[in-house]
Amino acid sequence: MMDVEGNSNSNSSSSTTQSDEEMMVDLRRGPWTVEEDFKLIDYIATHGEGRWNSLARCAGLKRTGKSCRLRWLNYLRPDVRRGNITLEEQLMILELHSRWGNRWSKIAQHLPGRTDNEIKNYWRTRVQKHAKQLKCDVNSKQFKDTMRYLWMPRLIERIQAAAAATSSSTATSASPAASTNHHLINNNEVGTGNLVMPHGVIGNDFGVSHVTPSYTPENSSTAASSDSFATQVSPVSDLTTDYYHIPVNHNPNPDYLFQAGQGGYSESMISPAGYFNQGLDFQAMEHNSNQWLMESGDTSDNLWSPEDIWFLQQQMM
DNA sequence: AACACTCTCAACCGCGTCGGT
DNA sequence: TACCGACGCGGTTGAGAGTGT
Repeated sequence: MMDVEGNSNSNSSSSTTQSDEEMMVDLRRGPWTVEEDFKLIDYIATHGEGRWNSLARCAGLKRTGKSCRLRWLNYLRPDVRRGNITLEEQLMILELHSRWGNRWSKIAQHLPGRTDNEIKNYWRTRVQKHAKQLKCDVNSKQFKDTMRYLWMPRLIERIQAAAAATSSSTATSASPAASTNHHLINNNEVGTGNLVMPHGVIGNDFGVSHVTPSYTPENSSTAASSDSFATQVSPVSDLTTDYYHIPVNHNPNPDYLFQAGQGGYSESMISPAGYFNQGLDFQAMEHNSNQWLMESGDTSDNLWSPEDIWFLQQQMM
């Protein structure tokens, strides 16, 4: 078939080959103009979403229904969140991806305002890049365990550190932000594996809290107080001490191991120390993962934006 | 300043699935 | 039951921005 720009397209076996949208002539492609955006917004405001092909026609847009749908869902929808992926969202993405793989739309359902496209892009540009740096496949057990044992615990540390810093700096103001953050901290049932995740997801449904034994009272040499994560936030170099002594198989928590078919990760629950026997440079991984966390764009300065506060408040309801 | 290279992300593509006829 | 159009998903692309030399 010929595409709208008159270029030959040899792949014509798509199920949409004969659809109206592709029979139309003079269709536009490429970046949307402001006028097109307004047309689409206006039409949806009046008539609602759905029936994208007829919507495109009726709205006077020389676009395919697919294109209109994509533009609306990924960009124009009023509840689309824009801006950097927060630390909490990063943590969610890593964890949910470990469960579901490339089920981007499913993952996006747990990140309000984020689109599957955005999450997919994040994964490809950030996570896969670092898998490449580590010279391992993004789907390999080594990489997944690196995420689980190093990056995700580090993300949690940074989240807690940022929360603690914010709450301590605003302790006297009793602002909503401060109370929200404190609530988050106190709801992290340290040692029980119950981490309060964004969007109301409880940590023991995930693996992340199960592989951070440095947070468990019985394992942590620094966890003097379960409600004071500020005292537990270790400097980067602490990673070496902490993660090389993960007593993976000795966690008393019965939920410690993932159940097959749920997390699907029980087969990967080996100690990082085991990697030394496999010739994996775990210190290099640690270095790279720390670098990644430093590069990831989110600092404690912008961690609790009004958006995030609202977001977290929703989780507490 | 100019060029090369890398990164980001909006948009497109092909395919599978679903629902209506 | 088969067919067809619409929809949604995951993979991929490419333009523009950003950064390094």
